[in-house]
Amino acid sequence: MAETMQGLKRSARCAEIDKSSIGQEVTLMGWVQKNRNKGGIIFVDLRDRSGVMQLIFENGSIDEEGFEKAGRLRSEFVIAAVGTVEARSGAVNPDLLTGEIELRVHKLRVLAESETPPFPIEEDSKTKEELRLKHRYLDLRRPDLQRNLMMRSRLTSLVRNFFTEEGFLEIETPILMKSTPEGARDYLVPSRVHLGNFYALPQSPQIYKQLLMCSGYDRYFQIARCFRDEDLRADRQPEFTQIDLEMSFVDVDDVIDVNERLLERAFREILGVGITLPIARMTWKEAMERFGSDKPDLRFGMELKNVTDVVRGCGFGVFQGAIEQGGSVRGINAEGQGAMPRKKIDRLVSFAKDHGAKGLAYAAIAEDGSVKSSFSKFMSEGEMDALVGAMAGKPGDLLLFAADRDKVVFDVLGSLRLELARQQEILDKNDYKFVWITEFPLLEWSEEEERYMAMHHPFTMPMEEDLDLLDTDPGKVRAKAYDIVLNGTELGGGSVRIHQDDIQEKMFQVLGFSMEEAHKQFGFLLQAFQYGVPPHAGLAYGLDRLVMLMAGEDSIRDVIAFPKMKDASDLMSGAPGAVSGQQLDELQISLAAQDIK
RNA sequence: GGCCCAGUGGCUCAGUUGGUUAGAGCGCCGCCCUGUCACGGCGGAGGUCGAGAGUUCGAGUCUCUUCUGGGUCGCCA
Repeated sequence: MAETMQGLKRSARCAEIDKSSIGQEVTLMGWVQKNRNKGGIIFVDLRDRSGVMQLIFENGSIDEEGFEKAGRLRSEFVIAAVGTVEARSGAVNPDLLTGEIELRVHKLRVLAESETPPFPIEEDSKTKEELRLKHRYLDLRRPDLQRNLMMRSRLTSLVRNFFTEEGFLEIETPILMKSTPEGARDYLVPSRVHLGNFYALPQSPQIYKQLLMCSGYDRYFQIARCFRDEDLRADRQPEFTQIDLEMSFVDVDDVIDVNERLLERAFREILGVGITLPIARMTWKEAMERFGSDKPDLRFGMELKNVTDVVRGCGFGVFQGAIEQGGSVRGINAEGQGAMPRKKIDRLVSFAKDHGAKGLAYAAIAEDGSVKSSFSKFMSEGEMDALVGAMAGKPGDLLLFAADRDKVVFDVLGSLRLELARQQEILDKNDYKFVWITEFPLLEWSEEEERYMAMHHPFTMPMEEDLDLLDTDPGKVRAKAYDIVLNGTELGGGSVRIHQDDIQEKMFQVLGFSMEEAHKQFGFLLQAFQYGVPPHAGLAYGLDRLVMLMAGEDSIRDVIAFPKMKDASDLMSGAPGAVSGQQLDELQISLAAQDIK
């Protein structure tokens, strides 16, 4: 029943036609969105990636056979329609881009028929994700996903243009590389030629881009696919895309400058949103103190307050205990939430416990100024007044306190702050608050490994003024590392890299690597650096997250054409799947019996 | 690996303290309709309530197990 398009040529997409084309003959090809058959007149909404055009079939303007064919059109049939653009003689449809015109069809071909789709192809789908992912090719027909992918394409093309204009070179780096055990789990690829050996898929092009700097390509960028074999989240996929860049002969400010100009242009040209430059900067320490997070959402206040000194010496054992063990007591003021029912507060307490707190102390200030608190019996009236005062508590406010090691307190209150904002629905997706977070700690103490770990990676440059601390107090050393944060999401991060032998050596020492081990893992990089390496620095964005925020979506799945689901499998194709015994034999891989299903 | 949420016609959902033949809207199929655009009218088909076991005279509803999908913690240098 399908006809060919022989002799026809698509002349435009549906919504690319406007009133200026009235009277002209055009050929449209696309999918049937809707057939409204009135008996003697048939309206068909034709859809392609640009939008929808109303086709009109009427006896007289099309022959009888064509009219009958139009009556048989069903959802998702693929058709070609040749006709004349007309101003609508009926009511115009103000909701439609093409609402003032329609196409009077005089030739119709059915290029492909369609089964009834398993879910409606429509905007704001209510269909469960499971079904949509299984039929991703249909889901991708929906206008919102099409808009997202078109926006993604516009962004990547803008990124390419921008960096090219700025003198960057786009250079590809290998997908098959050597496994580096530090960091996230690698995806491994067995080698047939080197039996028993494996490639790893890159977690990022980090080492290669540093080598490119060493080789003199002083400005590099790449839109690079990266792989991490870790558990998924709404904003985390096992394969994702980075906008990766590296520059030579630069310092922190140079990297920040070019990148904020990129962001300014992207948000202006794609969203029509203005970003005032320079973007605010905040040190890591300030971000933690004020927001309990290294990726603070600056769209709202509810900042943390350190009340350690206010409660020092009070009778509340929990506060005292935390202080005596070198921790702190901090609080947030959930303004206007003083009337929160006990049940809801209990849920906040258990939320805090999920984030590592042993408990959550609270004090609700009633409208008459009286304080109802989980710990008032341990405090004198004066002590409580001082605490409320320190928190700027007003009648109707709810004060929440955590007492523990700083790390736990920040984590708990930082998460709680976001949770409260979500509950109050005060987060506006169209409000874009950027901030650079700078001066990250170089190292982080790992309890389980009982050694310092690189917070970023082992090639991150310490701040010059902290270099001496590497020997005496490594945990205090700040790094020339920076993250760009938008509305509480880390969009990207980077650093100045170490290009001096002695500093790199010291860094490996602090990390507990012998030079031998370091050479085994990163030997080719260290060796390259023996031959004249320029000072260099770079940054990498999570492209998927960036597009997600620009598109106002809550999951990066909505901006990736063929995403994987929670367990990293592909519901549509069935990947990953078993392979034949022959393939395994070739690689000399044998599977433990219990793994074979 | 832990915790939380969801699963009832093709889709989205309702279904009371366990009680006749499990409902609705949309979609689908048929007929009618010359200005519809969430078209309208009439008629119709379509469900072993994710699966299994248990409690009970009786289970969509209660219990246990399990599967599927989502969120989150761990993890993600």
